[in-house]
Amino acid sequence: MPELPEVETVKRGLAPTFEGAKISSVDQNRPDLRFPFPENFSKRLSGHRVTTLSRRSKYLLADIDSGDVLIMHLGMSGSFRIENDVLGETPGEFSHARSKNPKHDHVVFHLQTQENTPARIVYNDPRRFGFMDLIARPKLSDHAYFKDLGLEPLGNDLSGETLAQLFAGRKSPLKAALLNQKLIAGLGNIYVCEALWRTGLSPKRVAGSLATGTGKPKQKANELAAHIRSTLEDAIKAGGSSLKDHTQADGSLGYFQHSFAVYDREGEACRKPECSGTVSRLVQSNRSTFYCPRCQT
DNA sequence: AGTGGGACCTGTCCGC
DNA sequence: TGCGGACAGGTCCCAC
Repeated sequence: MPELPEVETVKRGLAPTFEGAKISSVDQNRPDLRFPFPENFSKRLSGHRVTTLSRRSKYLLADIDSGDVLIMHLGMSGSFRIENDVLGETPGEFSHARSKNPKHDHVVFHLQTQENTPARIVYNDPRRFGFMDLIARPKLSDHAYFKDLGLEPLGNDLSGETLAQLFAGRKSPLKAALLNQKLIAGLGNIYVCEALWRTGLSPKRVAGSLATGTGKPKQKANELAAHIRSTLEDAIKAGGSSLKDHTQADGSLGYFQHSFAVYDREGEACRKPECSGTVSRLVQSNRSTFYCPRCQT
């Protein structure tokens, strides 16, 4: 599920329950996900309060009043769901948004919310490419997860100018450059395809070609920056994309996948009104790229 | 240094 | 219906 818009959607979904809540206990149902859990994971969280929930790139961060930051990454298949006392149900019975696959419920945070009601936040991840970690707040930006991360595509740093600088001299295909988290942090396979289509740029084009001169390439860099932003913002507005059975924290579905112009549309008509092309699939860096060879050049 | 490819896992879908 | 292979939203690691 999770590229930047999905992680942002998850953050917004969890915040009302998680922020200000006291963690009464944590069930850690296995020793590792992608990486081992940190030492005393449950112990370092239990009895403490979550102050703020935030996002950096595709990482979800929960500041804990102990001074630790709980790092959560969803990998390819991670999702959270909230379980509440549901009105009209047996008191104490948590029945909201039941897991379809309880054997992949790896972590359960038992909470006492700000409103002093019990709730649980459950992390489910069939492929276990996600992970959690605890890092002291002052050490966060120097930590290996974050120190090499590129700019936030929704922040003020993203512009045609900065894109041109980042891509200058790069011989890799534009697709690979945009997926490189050291340059721009948060884009993934879907939204790179979509942003390139919106801009009319071929994923195969050499990244450095956007950096030269002051005329057309520079203008393309400006357009690309704007389209990256609008693609992500549109997806967040739509509640992210729900592929497979992925849902938002409250169990509802995002619907941006209905707005995909190219992703997973191989063989279908290009959606640009004036274009008669057909969406193609190719493999770059071992990942599928979807694009219209006719209008993306 | 920068790049491409494989590896990590499980689930699902498609063709035989 | 069953089975094998391809493929899936991410990122780390290791050869070139």
